[in-house]
Amino acid sequence: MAKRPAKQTPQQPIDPDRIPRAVIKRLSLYSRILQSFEFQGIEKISSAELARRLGLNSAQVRKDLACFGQFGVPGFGYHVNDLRRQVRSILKTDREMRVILVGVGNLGSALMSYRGFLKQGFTMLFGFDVNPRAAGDRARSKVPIYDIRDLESKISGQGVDIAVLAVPTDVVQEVANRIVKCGVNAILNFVPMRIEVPARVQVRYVDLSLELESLAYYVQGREKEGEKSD
Amino acid sequence: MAKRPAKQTPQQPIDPDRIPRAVIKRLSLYSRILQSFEFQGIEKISSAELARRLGLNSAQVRKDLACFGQFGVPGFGYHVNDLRRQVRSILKTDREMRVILVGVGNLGSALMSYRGFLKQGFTMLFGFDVNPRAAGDRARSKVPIYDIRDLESKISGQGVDIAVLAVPTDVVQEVANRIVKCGVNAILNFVPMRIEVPARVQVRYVDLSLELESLAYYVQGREKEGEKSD
DNA sequence: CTTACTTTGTGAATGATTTCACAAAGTACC
DNA sequence: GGTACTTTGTGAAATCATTCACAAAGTAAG
Repeated sequence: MAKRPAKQTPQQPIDPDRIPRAVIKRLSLYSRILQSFEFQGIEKISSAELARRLGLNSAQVRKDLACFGQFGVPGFGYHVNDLRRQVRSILKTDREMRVILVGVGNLGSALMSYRGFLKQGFTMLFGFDVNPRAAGDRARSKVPIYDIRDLESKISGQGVDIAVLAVPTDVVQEVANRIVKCGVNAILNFVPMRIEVPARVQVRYVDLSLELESLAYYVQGREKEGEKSD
Repeated sequence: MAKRPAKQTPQQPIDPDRIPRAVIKRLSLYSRILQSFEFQGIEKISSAELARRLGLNSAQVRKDLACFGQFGVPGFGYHVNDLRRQVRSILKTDREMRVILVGVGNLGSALMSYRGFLKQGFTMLFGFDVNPRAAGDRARSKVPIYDIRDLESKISGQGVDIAVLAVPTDVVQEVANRIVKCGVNAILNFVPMRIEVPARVQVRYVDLSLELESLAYYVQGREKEGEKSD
């Protein structure tokens, strides 16, 4: 049973810039769930089940996938292996993504050693720090850590796809400038400060304390039922 | 100069559940910028400038703030000190938020020692780990780390507002269950897995690798202008 | 005190995203 | 092979968020 679906419009010629940012994020989520399903030996999955697991609407799941082609089989659902392969191909995590980390302090070293940050398909080439020796001690990792002064020389010709920034706030713009000058066109910024870059460079932010602070707002609302007007 | 603004409808009676999630997140951003302005001794700020610094639209800034009252002065802008105080009061970061951390592995210990995670107004009471001794070595921190078996007894009566989860994926639901049972109504989950909790409990997710994976999608689009159709 | 200027606060317009709902397509079983 | 059932893919509708644009309100300076 479970014949491979005959019909699959692979890689429809859709402008990548037309796809909403949010769709791409959810694709990463799908990829993750599919991986765990594959690991568990589950072979088929419906949009409804996928949606349930992620707290989404099933139509949304179908629409997201429909942006890139027809991967499903009506009356059946999606073949887990197949869909996963497709999603990884879309996200380009089926080829090697070459990553560097700048700033190997508390946060940076955690990112380096935390399995779960670098997924399959991503390779950390090396780290940079103003104090590579101390940084090397922190990061329990085989990834070499160089002096940040050698940034340009070390990464030239290495085909770096993405730079992860975890440096102090006051130097993040300067570090970003240097990285951009080296031809890196994607930056993942863990530093809670907006950086200015040329339009061709993609920047994403991860703000560790933002959600915490937001949560505080909702906490107070709950902690007492009746609000008294001061 | 710079008289304190006479008019300020403080804490308009707006249902906290009516405020969009995104507004609250931006409020945290405003709070952060305002803090740095205050530090620099800057006393006035316009919605336009605030927007520029955060890559937003000035009308959006004004609308966000307008959800909670009238804090601005037409023809002048906002008083930095004043606005900051207001925003912190809205977010309730002007009082102590009591936080615990469950899971003091690579990520958890980084969160503990990373200045920049716990902002002003948040206090880390203690951490929990299956191996508190090893965890204590990792976390260079004065925060006590207890055995996770003692979770219930240690946090009872401590008035814990928020629990931060950084445990392995396969135990996160169980840990969440225990935490909820202890009466904690807000969870910040760093574990990339959706947890089921009662409706009264607020859960927020921080996914460290999601943005990285999304970035990959955009990287490939840039790296070669002409796409060849296989 | 009056005038010219700036910037807020906000209804209306636009744009984006999510959900609904259903025809079309494929499955599964007899 | 045929029939009943399931689930996809997708326009249309609904919801949510952002931006525009301007009257109202306050500042600043003579």
